[in-house]
Amino acid sequence: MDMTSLKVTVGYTLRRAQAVVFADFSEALSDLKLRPVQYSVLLLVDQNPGTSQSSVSAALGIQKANIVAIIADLVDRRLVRRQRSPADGRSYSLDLSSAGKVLLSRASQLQSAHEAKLEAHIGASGRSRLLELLERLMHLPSDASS
Amino acid sequence: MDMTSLKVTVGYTLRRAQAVVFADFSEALSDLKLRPVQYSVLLLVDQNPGTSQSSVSAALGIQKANIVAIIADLVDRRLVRRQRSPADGRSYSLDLSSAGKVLLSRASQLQSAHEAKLEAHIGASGRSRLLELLERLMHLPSDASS
DNA sequence: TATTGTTATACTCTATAACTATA
DNA sequence: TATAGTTATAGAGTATAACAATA
Repeated sequence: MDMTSLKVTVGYTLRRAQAVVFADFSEALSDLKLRPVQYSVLLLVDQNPGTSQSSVSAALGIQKANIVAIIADLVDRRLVRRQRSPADGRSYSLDLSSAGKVLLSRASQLQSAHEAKLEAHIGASGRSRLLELLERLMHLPSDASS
Repeated sequence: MDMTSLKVTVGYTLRRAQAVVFADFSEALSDLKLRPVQYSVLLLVDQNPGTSQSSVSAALGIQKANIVAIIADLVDRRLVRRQRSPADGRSYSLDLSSAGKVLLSRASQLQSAHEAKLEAHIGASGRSRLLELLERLMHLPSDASS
């Protein structure tokens, strides 16, 4: 099967590579019963204690309606604590529980190992350049402004 | 919101960049009522006339069960022709119709413009290096073999 | 026995609209 | 009026199991 014309497109190659890396990271986290998105929520809450669900969803580019079940699950598992904000009665204040911090610590070790595996595969300079190029693509001008 | 630790990970940055590029390409194709996966099927069938659904699904990394509706829709729209293979009564032989070739031609122009936009944003050498790095990531050793 | 195409099914991810309570 | 969180819902994308027809 001739795939030459697809393989020279950034969009297609990006999609396939993302799927491989995502699957590899998902597998790495599977023992902790954590999906990548749950890991990213724990990380954000840990580094931004007292943040709100809206802030987390905006930062991750997830609709606020879709973050509800994700955070509710983490709260059910006693990894995230959710308290009504004293300053603003509409929003919650999010923090990690002790168990949440322990689990995040273990997940972060797995993430580091995953990252090291990627770096071993494409080289330190390759990884560095890749991050730079992907970061630029993230800020691609939208169709309206181009 | 502090995002520094997420932004230095290949997995997260790859995921966000892929979403941006995918949305941009989807938007570019929207006038033709084509999704990216439909474009890739048309392209593969055009460059591999007489190929089968199984070959297309394997090449694109899509389960054979999930390619059925995709191809059925393209056949319904008279873009793809599907005939029983004389050599193997189990499989179909796929080809583009004249309308399919015309639509693919228009889609390819949009794809080229999309690709040019990406290249303008990250540079020709950046695009070239990006493709090389993503291609390597696609062949990341699986967990079992590493 | 194995493969092609198919149906059924389920789970995840994503997007929108509408609601409540608070501001 | 606007925002935070919620519910309901629908559309994609993806995965597995099981089947008929054919090899």
